[in-house]
Amino acid sequence: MKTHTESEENYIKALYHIGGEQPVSNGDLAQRIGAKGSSVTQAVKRLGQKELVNVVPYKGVQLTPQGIRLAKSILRKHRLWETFLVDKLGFGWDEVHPLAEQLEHIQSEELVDRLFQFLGSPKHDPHSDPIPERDGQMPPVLGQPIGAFSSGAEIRIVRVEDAGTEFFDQLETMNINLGNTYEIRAISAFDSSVELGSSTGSFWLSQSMCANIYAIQS
Amino acid sequence: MKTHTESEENYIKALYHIGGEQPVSNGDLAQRIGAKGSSVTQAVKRLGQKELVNVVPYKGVQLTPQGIRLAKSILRKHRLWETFLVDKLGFGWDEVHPLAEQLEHIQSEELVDRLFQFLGSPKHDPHSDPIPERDGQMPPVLGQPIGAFSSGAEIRIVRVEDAGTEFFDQLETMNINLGNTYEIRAISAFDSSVELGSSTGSFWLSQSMCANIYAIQS
DNA sequence: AATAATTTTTAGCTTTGCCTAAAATAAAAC
DNA sequence: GTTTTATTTTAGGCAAAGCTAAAAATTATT
Repeated sequence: MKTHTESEENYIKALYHIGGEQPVSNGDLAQRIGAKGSSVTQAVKRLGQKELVNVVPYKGVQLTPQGIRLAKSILRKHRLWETFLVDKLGFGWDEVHPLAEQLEHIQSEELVDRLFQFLGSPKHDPHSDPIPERDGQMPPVLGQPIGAFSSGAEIRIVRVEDAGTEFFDQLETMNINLGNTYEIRAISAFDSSVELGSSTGSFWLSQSMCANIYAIQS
Repeated sequence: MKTHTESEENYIKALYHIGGEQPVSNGDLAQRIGAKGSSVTQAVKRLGQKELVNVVPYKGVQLTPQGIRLAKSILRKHRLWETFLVDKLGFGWDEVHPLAEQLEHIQSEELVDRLFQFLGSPKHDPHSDPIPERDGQMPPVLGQPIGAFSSGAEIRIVRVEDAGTEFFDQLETMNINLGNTYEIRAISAFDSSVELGSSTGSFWLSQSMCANIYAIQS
């Protein structure tokens, strides 16, 4: 596997995050990356020349198999480093994302392998998100997005997406943690937000928050 | 402390390595960085604008107090990561340099502090080189360069400079390790190379090898 | 189907950081 | 104290990545 710039890796990561193996629009990608559309057009052209994506002008960009492999290897590194930061260095699981975004670009297969071993061959990171295996296989994912349950269900939070600093800040302000249990009190027909209840009261969660929080029936 | 590019940090590091707090010539810096003189001229001009160095055209470049502080903080990170790689991940002390060169650019005071604690507040890295402290103080350095001993002395290798991959490769081929003991058999009046002897035979070490290998009388 | 609105692309500019070749300066040699 | 040699700087180019503004293509609206 050749070596790539950080910018390239960030595009690949964003592409995988938004669309997985499906095509993604220029606009969506631009928003995710935090750059202007024109910059994205250029960037994906470069990625296209490296065979990491297929570009259909005015239509969208899609990861090639190579691109998918790269995306998973970056994700693997990201989640292993998060595991290291939380398990070994004692960071909180809600503050490691920006650090992992730096560490995920370190190039060394051997480092990743040794880190993996050192951490006890973990299958899930501190948010319970699955850590891709060496060969690209994905361990089973836990839970379903909160929006998928029906009113009245008793649920326990088992996983959160690694959806960036702002998301984690929001979780913290709302005091939502892995392991917490709630009752689904109501689901808005208007905007799909959800009312969660516990012994200490109840509150509403927006649809986009719900989409990143996973739970199981308890 | 503001944030700097990797290239900038590499220049600062090189400057500190070659000249310490003393001025350094364009040519020496170019050689160390592995770039052409013209590129170096530009680069140091940029560093000058950031007050990290003082530049006197045609004369030389010198780190400012700020530059020295930055250099030490990079060195601290480099040596802490090396310690991590060897002590925790089981890498050999002669193979961690290139990895540490990547890791030393990760930006986070807190990460460094936690890593330092996690490693047991080490004062020396796996080569026994001193790890600068948070405030820039340097722990005592062990030993003297091999060239400083006189013929007949019995010495033990206690430290090697982190002088790059090629240097470590050479150490490995020559089978020189921390803890090894030798007798100084001869010192060349011609090129200052040194003949070391042990139970298994004897061999000559070039002046530049000697300058990076430190020993104590034993 | 024609026009309006949105999205994407092209064109041209900026900065970082490297390059080569030519000009300027400093150091060494005669 | 010139002249030659070596070093350093300037000048002009190139690639990666970003930007703005204008043009082109697509999608939506009447």
